[in-house]
Amino acid sequence: MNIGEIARRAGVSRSTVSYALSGKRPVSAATVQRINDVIAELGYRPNASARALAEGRTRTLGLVVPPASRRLTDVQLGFVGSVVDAAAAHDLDVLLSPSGGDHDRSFERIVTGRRVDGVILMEILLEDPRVERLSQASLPFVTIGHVEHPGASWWVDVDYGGLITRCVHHLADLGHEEVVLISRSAELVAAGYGPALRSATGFLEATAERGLTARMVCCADEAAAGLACFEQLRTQWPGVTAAVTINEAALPGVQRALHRAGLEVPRDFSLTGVIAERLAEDFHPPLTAADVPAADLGRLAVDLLLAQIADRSAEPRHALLEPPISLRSSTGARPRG
Amino acid sequence: MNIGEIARRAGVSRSTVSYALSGKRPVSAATVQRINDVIAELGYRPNASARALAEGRTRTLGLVVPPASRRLTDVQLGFVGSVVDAAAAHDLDVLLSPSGGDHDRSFERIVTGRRVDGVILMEILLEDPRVERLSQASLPFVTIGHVEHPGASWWVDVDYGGLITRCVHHLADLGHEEVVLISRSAELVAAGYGPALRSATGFLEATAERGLTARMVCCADEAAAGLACFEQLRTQWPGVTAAVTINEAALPGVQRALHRAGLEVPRDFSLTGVIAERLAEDFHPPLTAADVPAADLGRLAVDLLLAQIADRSAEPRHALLEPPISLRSSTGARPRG
DNA sequence: ATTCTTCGTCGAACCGGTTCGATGACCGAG
DNA sequence: CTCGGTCATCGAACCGGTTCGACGAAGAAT
Repeated sequence: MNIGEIARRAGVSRSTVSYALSGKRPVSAATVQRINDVIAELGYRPNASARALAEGRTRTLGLVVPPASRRLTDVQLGFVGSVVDAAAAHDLDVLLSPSGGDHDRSFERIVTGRRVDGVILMEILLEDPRVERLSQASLPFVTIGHVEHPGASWWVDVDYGGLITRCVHHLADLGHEEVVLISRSAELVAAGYGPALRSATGFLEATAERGLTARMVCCADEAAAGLACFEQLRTQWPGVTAAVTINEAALPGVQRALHRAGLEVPRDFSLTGVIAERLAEDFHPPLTAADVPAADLGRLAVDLLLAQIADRSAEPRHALLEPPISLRSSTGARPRG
Repeated sequence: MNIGEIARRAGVSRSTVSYALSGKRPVSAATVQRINDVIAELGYRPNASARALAEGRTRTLGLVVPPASRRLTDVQLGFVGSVVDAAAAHDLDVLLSPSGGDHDRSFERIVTGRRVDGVILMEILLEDPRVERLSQASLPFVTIGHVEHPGASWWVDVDYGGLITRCVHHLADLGHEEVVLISRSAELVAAGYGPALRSATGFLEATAERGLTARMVCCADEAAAGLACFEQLRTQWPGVTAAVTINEAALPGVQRALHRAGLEVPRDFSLTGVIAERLAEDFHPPLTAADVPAADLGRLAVDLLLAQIADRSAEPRHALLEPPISLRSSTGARPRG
C-alpha cells in the first residue's frame, strides 16, 4: 500500500513511480501504463503526511473561526462555506481552528506546527494579537476583516462604514429625522471589533452630514437581547422612526418587539442595515439592506492566500467590497405624527 | 527550527530531545531543563507532518459536511461546532471535507490519503455509499445519523420517529383531528434521507393509532418554499389545524404564510416539530418542539470515535437520543368551527 | 567506428520526527 | 576488586514519500 510496494509489483524503482505520478520527469508510456494498472488494482494513494514532509507543503489551509460557544452568524457561516468550497476547487483541504481566547492551543498548533500552508483569519479585531503572531511566524495569511493599521498584510473586507453611510442617506431621503444604530454586543465593541466601530463612525458622520438625530445601542447577539433592546430604545427615544443594524442575530427579537408594539414595517417604522442576504429575505417584510457578499469574500480570501503562498515576497494585496443596497420592502417614508 | 537544531544547541542527541518532550523514557532533570530552555528560546514546535509520518497517526479528525452550496441548517451548524470543540478539548484538529456528490475528490483524499485518524460523517442517507467506502478502507468512523442496516458501524442519532410520534400525541391530546407533516425537500427524501423517512413513518403510525387524518408535504429548505408550501396545503386541505415539521429552513416562510392568512398561533393553528433550540426560541411565538441536542450529539460522536481509534477491534457502539419535548407556546386546543 | 546526445531509469540522500537496541557511567552487593 | 543492575544517553533504523545526480542503452552526428 506504499510507493515501494507499487514499485516492486510494477518492476521499477520507487523514484520512477513517483515521477510517473507527478510527471516531473518523462517516463515511458509503457511503464506509466504498467504503474497505473498496479495502482488501480491496489487502490493506492500517496500518504499525505509523507508527501507533506518531503515537499515542505501540506496542501492544507487553516481557517480560524470563532469558538462554537459563540454561535456563528449567518454571514460567518457564509465565509466558512465559501472558503471550504474555494479550497476544494484547488484540491486543498481546510483545517478548522476555533480561536478567540488568546492562549489557545489549537491556534498555536496551526501556527507553529507547519500543519498548513496558509491561514485565513476571520472575525478579527482592530488590534488583533493573532495577526501579530502570524506575521512573526512568517506564515502566509489573509484576514477577512482588517486591523486598524494593516501595514503589510493581506486582507479582504466589506466597507461597513460606507454601507452604513448609504443606509443613513437612504433613510434621510425618506424623511426620517431620528434614527438608531443597533450594533453588536458591548463586549465585542469594547474588544475593538472592526465592523462595529467602523459602522458607528460611518453612522455618526452620515447623520451629522444630513442633520439627523443619531442614537446608538449595543445589543447582544441573541433574539432575546434584540427584543429587550428594541423595547428599551423605543421608550428612551420615542422619536426614533428608523433603525440601521449590523446585528443579524438580534433580528428575530426586533421583529417580535415591533409586532408586540403594534408597529408595522415600513408603515410605522423603517428597518435596514448590513445583513446576510438569506436573513434579509426571510424577514417579514423582506429587508432593504446591504447584503454581505460572504461567498465572494471567502473565495477572494482563498485566491489572495494562494497568490501569497505562490510568491511569498509579493506585494501585499487587499480588497474592500462595497455591495449595493438591495431595495426590498422594509423602508418607507417617515410616519406623520 | 527542527529537532536536530534543538539537540545540537542543547548538546544532546535528537532522540534525547524526543524523549524529553514525550516523556516516554526517563531523562535527567538537568537535561530536560536545558532542552526546555533552548526550546523556549527558539519557539520550537515539532513538525506535524514528520510526527504523523513517524507515529502513524495524524492527531486530526475528518468531518464530512454537506457542500456549502446546500446551506447548513442550524442543527448541522450545531454539530460542526460541537465536534470542533470536543476535538479541540482532546488537542485534535478537525479537517473539513465537503461531500455529498459521490465522486468527489475531497472525500477520497481524506479516506485514502491517511490524512486523518478517523472520520465523522453527517447528513447520511439510509443507503450511503460513503459508509461503505469508509468500511472497506478500514478507517475508523462514526456517523451522526444512521444507515438503514447499521450492522457493525458506530453511530449516534436522534430518534426522529419517536419524537414525531410524541409531537403527534401531543396534538391529538389537544383535540386536533387533521394534521400535516412538513418534511424536507423531495430530493432529499428521494435520496433516502433517514430523518425524513423515519419521521414520516413515525407520523403515519402515530396518526393511525390516534385516528387522525394525516397529511404530508415535502418542502425545499428555504423560506420561500415554506411560504408556498403552507399556502398550498391550506387550500388543499382546509381542515388541517396543526403542523409538525422537521424543516427548520422553511420556518420563516411558514411564519409569513400564517401571518398573511391572518392565522394566530396557537389560537388558530398549532405548530410543533423537531427544531434547533435557538430557532424554536426565536420563533414568534416560541415553538413547542423537540430540541435536537446537537451539542450532545457532536461531543458523543467524538467520544465514540476516539474509543474506536483507541481500540480498533472494539465492539461497535451507538447512541439513540430522545430529547424531551419543550413545551413553549405554539400549540393549543383545536380551534372550533 | 567513435563520440555526443537524448531518453528512461535507478540508487541514494533527504524531509523531521519516533523508537529500539546498545553502551557507558555509576552504584551497591558480594 | 569484581560483578550485576540501574539510569541516562546515543546511534541507527524507520515512517513514505520527493528529488538530485548518475548511468546505461539507443540513436544521431562526425
